[in-house]
Amino acid sequence: MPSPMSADHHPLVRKLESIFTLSHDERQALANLPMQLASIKADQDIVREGDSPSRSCLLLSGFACTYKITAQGKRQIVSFNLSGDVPDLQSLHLKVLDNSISTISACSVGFIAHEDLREICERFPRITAAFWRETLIDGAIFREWVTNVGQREGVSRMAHVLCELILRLRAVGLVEGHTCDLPITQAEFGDALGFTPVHVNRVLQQMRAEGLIVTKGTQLTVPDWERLKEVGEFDPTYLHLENKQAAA
Amino acid sequence: MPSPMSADHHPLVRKLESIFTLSHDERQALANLPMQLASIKADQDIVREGDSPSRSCLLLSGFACTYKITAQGKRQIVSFNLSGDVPDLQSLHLKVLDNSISTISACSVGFIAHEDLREICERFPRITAAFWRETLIDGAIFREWVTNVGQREGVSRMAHVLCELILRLRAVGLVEGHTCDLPITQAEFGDALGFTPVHVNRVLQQMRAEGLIVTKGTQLTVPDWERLKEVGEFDPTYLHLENKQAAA
DNA sequence: GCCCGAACATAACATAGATCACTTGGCGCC
DNA sequence: GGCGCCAAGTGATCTATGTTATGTTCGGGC
Repeated sequence: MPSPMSADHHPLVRKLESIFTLSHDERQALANLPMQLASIKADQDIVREGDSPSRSCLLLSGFACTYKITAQGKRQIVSFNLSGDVPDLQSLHLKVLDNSISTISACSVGFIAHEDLREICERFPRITAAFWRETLIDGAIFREWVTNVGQREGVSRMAHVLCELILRLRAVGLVEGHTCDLPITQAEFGDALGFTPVHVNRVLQQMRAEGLIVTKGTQLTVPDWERLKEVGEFDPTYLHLENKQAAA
Repeated sequence: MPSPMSADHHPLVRKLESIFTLSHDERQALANLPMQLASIKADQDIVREGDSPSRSCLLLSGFACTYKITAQGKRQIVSFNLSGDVPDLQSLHLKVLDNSISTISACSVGFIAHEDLREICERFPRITAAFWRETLIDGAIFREWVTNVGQREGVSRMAHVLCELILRLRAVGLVEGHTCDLPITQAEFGDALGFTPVHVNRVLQQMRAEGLIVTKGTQLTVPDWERLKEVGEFDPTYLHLENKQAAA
């Protein structure tokens, strides 16, 4: 069933356009990709490490994360997934998944069959390039995370992911002014940063005390973007956003 | 100038065949890619963060690494590059590099023009798929590194990278029996693992004492592969090697 | 309008790993 | 064949972060 959504508001189109320039036909073809829609509650796995899915999952709304569990049972979140992301696009070329994907908040997702993706890539070679570029940017983000976890401490490590989240949210229109909705718990930040929940709490307290962030429920507001960027040593180049002012 | 190397011994062909099945024609086309050869001494940058190269670099022999420098001047190595790797293949679709690449030992490299790569991808769509798959596997390795640096400590963290290095070296024929040449200094391991050189030294001492590794100059030998895998919680799935017994 | 569980907060104590300062060993080079 | 240099090794001390334990807040269901 082709989605009835208009091309310009289709999350996949909007996401790809934040990193690649699409033609009218390409936008149209993407918006007409058949999708099987589903609503998923918070904290449910969408796919699991070891699976060999025959479709990929487009996140339409809500927050999800990509994670791995070590033999010791510890969880590392390696990426947060936002609206427009296709967190398991890799499964198009890698038969077995090496990570799991779980919702963080309630999400609505669209499953797209691999055969339909292969077909659209054949018809539109520039769409192949766009998807390839998306997976390359994911790779760039992972490299930055290795660096963040390996070299930055406490406040600076946290500030860095917050900067990334805000820019990526803004790229898909989910930031209003200086505030956005961020339904990520402190424990989840811990799993993403390699901290304990206790330490995440201490770090956030310090950031609030220093006026770097203001939180109200799940709302995050950043009073001084430049200062947060500086504390997090954040340089947005690695996100490879097409729309340069989005990266300001 | 097409390289005179026979297809079967061409490092790029051998590397791609470790993750993808190539036809005779595809092997031939890859081996005939024009390359500009160069010899580079140890500890020299090949490309730098911020560059926009019009060619990619195939590592023919020697060891290199991909790294980033933080605003604080700390270095994180995010990947070791071995013979057959094209560590900046991403630059084909991402205009500006978000990382630097440096040699670790003396290396010989071949530079391949992006236009030649684009042309071969057009002529052989399966080669596009092979390269895309290679970049996806790089992404999988970065995810594993985030997990390694974020969740494992001391001996286990070190054991994990050693396992990865050994399997990847074996996939391109650089392991003989239980030993291989690993010209990586303790300081470089430190930059890769998020440890200080002092701590790397202590961790290696402990691993020697426990009989996990034996070192003699730059030679590393692993007396008990199964035990090293267990200590490093190493599951080779994420390397997505085509040749399954290589992953044993 | 009360109860319950999840998320958040806080405090005392423990430790892996950082830092600093120094020694040793090997090896190329004049 | 001695000089210099880089990698490796060592020991004392310090600190960011982990661990354990317990208290507090708050939103949603009955």
